[in-house]
Amino acid sequence: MSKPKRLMELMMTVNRKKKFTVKELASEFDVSTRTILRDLQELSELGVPLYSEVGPHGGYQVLNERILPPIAFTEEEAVAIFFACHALRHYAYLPFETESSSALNKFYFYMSGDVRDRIDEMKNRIDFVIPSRQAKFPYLSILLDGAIRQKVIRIEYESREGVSARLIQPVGIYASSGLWYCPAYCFLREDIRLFRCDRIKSAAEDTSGTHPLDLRNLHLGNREALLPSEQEFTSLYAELSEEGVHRCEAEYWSATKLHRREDGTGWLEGSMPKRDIPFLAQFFIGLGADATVKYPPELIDDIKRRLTEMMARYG
Amino acid sequence: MSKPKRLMELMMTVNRKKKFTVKELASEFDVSTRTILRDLQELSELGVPLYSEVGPHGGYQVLNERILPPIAFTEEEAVAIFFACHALRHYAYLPFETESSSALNKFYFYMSGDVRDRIDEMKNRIDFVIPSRQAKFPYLSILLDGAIRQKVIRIEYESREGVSARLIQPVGIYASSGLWYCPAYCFLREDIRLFRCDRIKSAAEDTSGTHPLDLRNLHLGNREALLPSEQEFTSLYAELSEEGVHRCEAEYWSATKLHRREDGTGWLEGSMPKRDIPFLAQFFIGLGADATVKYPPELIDDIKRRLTEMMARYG
DNA sequence: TTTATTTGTGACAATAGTTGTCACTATTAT
DNA sequence: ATAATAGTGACAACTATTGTCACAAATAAA
Repeated sequence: MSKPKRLMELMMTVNRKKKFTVKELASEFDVSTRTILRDLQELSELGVPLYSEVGPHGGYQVLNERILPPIAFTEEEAVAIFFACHALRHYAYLPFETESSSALNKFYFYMSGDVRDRIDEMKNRIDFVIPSRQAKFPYLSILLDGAIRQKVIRIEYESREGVSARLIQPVGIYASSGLWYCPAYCFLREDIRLFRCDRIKSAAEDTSGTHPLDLRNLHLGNREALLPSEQEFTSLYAELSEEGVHRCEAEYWSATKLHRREDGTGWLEGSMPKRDIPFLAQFFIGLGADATVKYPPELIDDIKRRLTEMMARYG
Repeated sequence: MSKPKRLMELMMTVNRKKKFTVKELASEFDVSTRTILRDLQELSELGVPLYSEVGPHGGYQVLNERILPPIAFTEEEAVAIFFACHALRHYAYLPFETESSSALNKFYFYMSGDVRDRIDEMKNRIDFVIPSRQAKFPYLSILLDGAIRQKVIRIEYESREGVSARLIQPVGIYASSGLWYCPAYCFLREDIRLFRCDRIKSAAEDTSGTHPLDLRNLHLGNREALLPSEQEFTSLYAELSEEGVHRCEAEYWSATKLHRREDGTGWLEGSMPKRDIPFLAQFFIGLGADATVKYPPELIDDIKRRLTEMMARYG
């Protein structure tokens, strides 16, 4: 085995093992321990964060900031990655912002000038529009870490009734229309609740000793399971024009209740929590002539009440 | 200079030059031509697409699929890139889809198992919600290429009046709320128009000889310049509640007209094209009690007309 | 057709880099 | 005190690389 190849594989091996000895690696690679010592010295000089301990039960460890073996990407691949990261630039407070930026700097350094020019030109030609928000989301990393490692987080949450302290265990975080949301198990309500991340005023790992639940089978993908469970439901049916179909397509809650006809029109049909009727009334009013609610009657009544109120307001 | 270092720099040099000779490189790197020949052979074996021509004015060229020198990323950088690409997975038809995917496969190959596990777990814990669209956008690459290289594109566009052929010169493409849009100079209307990409039924480079305009100073960033220029305007003023402010924040057209007060409420004020009054009427109806339009009178009249129609529809 | 310019190949002596062995040191837990 | 670990320097043996040389092949231009 050539030296360059051996160094590459050694890098992958040390990244994989938590702890290892020089003797063990020498045996595995069929070289002398002296050679392994030299190789590890060379990896160290290349920036691999190796740490050694002398004595029985000693050996080497890799500190947490591990480095991948060098990878040769095509320029097209680098451009693709550039634009993926570019697409997310509107999101402040992203958990990986620093790392993203340093990765792109590395690519930029190794690219020839004409590809750089091309990227700079493309920055002006393709964009992903995210609504610009004044809201701030400084605790995304903590929430994400809590979700991954099944941790209890103490937050201060601002709702209509004011700021209250809560213990939550996050399921995950997601961004929609420029805002971040965190579905989490709320120990106060003893149920899954959806938190808006800009309304979280502080967040820190809980130190009171509350035991986390096992939420491993609960994640962002099974979203129906995230809905609050104990509440009254009602049946909804609304006719939609073609434009109404398009607009309901874009709504998080309505996508699963949307049915289409061949001519492009469609209808919404399904169970909704009764407590959502105010939201639904305003939503269908916003759809105007593109939607007509057939039932439930409570919803139609609320729509009429709001229309009357608006008629009065505009004289 | 050590051989590995020389190979790295040689890779960057060949990527930069369009065409070069062995003699030129030997002089530049202060080695013999025989060594350069060997080095080029070795780069070739590493996958660098070199092409040579014998004879006067001969030499080497790199074919277009250039490869970057191997780059050593930290694992955190790789994770960040993974999630940038992950964020875009909802967008079908993206111009760089294949390249993105192959780049991620390279990362995945070199990562140790525990980081892979971590990424797989994170996939369930962080998400970027893009409205799911039934629409199709098969011509994004052509439009983007047209924008970058200032080309005229022949399209078939489906509007309310039916499908019509158009010659356009794209300014760029952008995604908003799951749909793609292409602002372009329209040779038929002799003005900048905004095209929805799912309504483009075909697109190909124009072969009729129409000369492209010089649109280099026009790009997605100076969006006000993209608005149609010859039309009637009217003054808009509307009071907003705190919630109304939040909802106008998310709107592409209203962000520049939004003013805030310290208590969180605000108002919209500014010039709007008269032809947008139907859209505005429905928009403010959708805001319900969170907005009150003060002027223009035509807008208030349209709002009242729509409210009356809806009252009649719901009995 | 000839000439000059380019890439290209193989061989080999000289040079540079790498490896394993050896002898020894230092640290640390048991 | 002992055993197990990392660590260092030196040197002969071995391997890889380099430059020189002689020659071959292809090609455009005069």
